[in-house]
Amino acid sequence: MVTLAEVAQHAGVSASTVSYVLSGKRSISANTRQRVERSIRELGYHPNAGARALASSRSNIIALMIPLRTDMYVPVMMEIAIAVATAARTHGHDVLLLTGEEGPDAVRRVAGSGLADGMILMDVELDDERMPLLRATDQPSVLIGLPADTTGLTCVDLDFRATGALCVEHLAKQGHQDIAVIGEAPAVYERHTGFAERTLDGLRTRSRELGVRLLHRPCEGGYDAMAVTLARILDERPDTSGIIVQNESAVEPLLALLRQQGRAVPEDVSVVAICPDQVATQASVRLTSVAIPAQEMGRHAVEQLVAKFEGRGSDEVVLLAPELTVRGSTGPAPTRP
Amino acid sequence: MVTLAEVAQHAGVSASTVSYVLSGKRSISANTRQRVERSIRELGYHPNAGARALASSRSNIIALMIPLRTDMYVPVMMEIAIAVATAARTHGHDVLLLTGEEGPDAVRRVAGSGLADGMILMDVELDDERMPLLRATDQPSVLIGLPADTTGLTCVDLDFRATGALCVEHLAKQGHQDIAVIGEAPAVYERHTGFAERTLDGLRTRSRELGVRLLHRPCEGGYDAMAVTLARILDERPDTSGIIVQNESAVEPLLALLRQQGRAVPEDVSVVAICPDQVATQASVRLTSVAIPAQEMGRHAVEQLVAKFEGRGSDEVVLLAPELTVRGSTGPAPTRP
DNA sequence: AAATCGTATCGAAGCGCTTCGACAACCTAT
DNA sequence: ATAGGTTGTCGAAGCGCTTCGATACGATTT
Repeated sequence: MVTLAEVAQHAGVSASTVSYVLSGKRSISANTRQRVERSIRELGYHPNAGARALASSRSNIIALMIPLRTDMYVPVMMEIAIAVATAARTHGHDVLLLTGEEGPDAVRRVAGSGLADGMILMDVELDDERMPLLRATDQPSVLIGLPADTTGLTCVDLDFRATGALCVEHLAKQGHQDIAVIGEAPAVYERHTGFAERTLDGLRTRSRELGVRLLHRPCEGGYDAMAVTLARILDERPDTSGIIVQNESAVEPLLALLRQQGRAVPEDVSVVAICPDQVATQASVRLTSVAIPAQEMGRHAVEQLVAKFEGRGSDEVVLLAPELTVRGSTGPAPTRP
Repeated sequence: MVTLAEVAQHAGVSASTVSYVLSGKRSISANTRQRVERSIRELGYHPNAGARALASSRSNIIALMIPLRTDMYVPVMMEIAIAVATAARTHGHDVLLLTGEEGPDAVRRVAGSGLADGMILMDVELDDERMPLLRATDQPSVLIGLPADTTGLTCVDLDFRATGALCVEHLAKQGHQDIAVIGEAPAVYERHTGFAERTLDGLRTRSRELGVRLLHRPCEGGYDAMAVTLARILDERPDTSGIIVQNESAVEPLLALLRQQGRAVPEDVSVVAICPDQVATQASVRLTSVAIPAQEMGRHAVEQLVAKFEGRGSDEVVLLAPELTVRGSTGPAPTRP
């Protein structure tokens, strides 16, 4: 393994000079710089990560804590993770993958060991046990998702409240008066996951303002659960003409069931989904949807964190504005006979 | 930040003693050990990762290289990634997430900098440009997936050849004579991804042995592409009574189309899927399927790698045996009129 | 001509840990 | 009682890098 000292010797300069060429923290004559750079190339030198971390107390690593659960929104998480990794690289950082399994201990471990310079947490719950720790340590961090109390924290998320409102507006504008919301699995609401509750809040508030009726039902994924949920909804509100789905694994079953029951989309029923674009475009009907801007969230989180490393950056909550893309699954409400 | 030296002082011993308590590499009296452990707890000491890596030249980090593409098998990748992270922790390692973006450079960077003790590569292509590098460096590595030439490499994968054979057998045993295979997107085959080709090989070989007719068609995901593909298949081989799908995003469209055309599953057509269990059980028909053992693959890869760290472990190819789970989507072939 | 300054380089200290050899202190076998 | 083994602990060297003065030297100003 090639060391700094070897490069220095090869280039006929001192070790510190090589270090300064690498970091650019002091001016180096063009001549020397070129000699050093040539030696680095010829010897195939790579700085030793451990030594660098020790001497500079900066590891150039960002820890990313993803949930252990693989029951929900997996492609979105993956997309965020990849966006984080990609963005981190452009800032000269690598990404350490932590699963939620360790819970708060992981925060302690990473902060304590100097393994990472900062961390990004996904799947934040409203009352998350990691928050007190995060506030206590001086380890910079950014959350993807929103806890109940955001004081002293930096967060990035889709504005789910606005998302809910946007969906209702879109349907109401087309004359729909009875709207059903098919949500995530009951467990998600029981866990008080922030995004689910905030969406619901947005949906309810806006529908109240617009004077449309709203019925919300959680739903496990899959065909069978969907059949039961849909039957109950149509039983309670036979005039339902608009459906908003916020549950990836309920989308296709819903469409299949509607088709089976002879309800045409969008002629008889309009459907709006809150889901990744991929799901919306690959469904059996191209769905009008609000996408989860995974890429943007990941990139944003990294940039906030890097800003903190450099002393700029502040504790703020960034809510990304939702965008509704109209595709083929929504249209005017049918006129009642 | 608490250091080893501070712990030593607090416990009234030397720094090296604390180190030996931590590593267990020399015997320590029960008395001293307890005093030290108590100090560690009271001071909230965490060893500094950089210093440790520098002194021991072991970072306790495993690099995991995942593909950048998010167009295929995302949940499986995620599951593997999580399994790797979890397994790594049980062996005292953390996981560094590398995207395929950097390609071979990432291998050089990680090996050169001592950032990780070894690496696990996913999404290996048959003729992968990273392989020569991997063979050249002394950085231990394990592949998830199989390149064309496996000499000098350690690989873990599902036995896709056996998987193909198993699917054909299952259908043939029930009397199906005309079997169609709906595969991955054409791009996957053009890229010469190992698993796709090996599956196909297993399918073809076994169907020849059993004397059944086999028709293979690649297929983009989604409803529209599936409609075209299915129409072509039924046009060419109207007697097709068994279908094998190896394409997650084609599963649900296929079922929807069959239903729409009045072909009952499994009465008229039997369907076998090669996909994660989650997809098979959540589909509108519970699918007979061969699962991708993501957890097991991840765990296995980590264990092979850790074995290499410790000097045991060898270059071998581990092919996990496929298991076919019979659910509701397969039955006897219909008797021809 | 001396004083001042900026630029380019070097030497040395030190980051927090592991590990090796040394050395007491004690226990056994002669 | 002495040689030889254990067992438990310590001190010091060093891992490869960053970074802080210090220094040397040419360019500028007084």
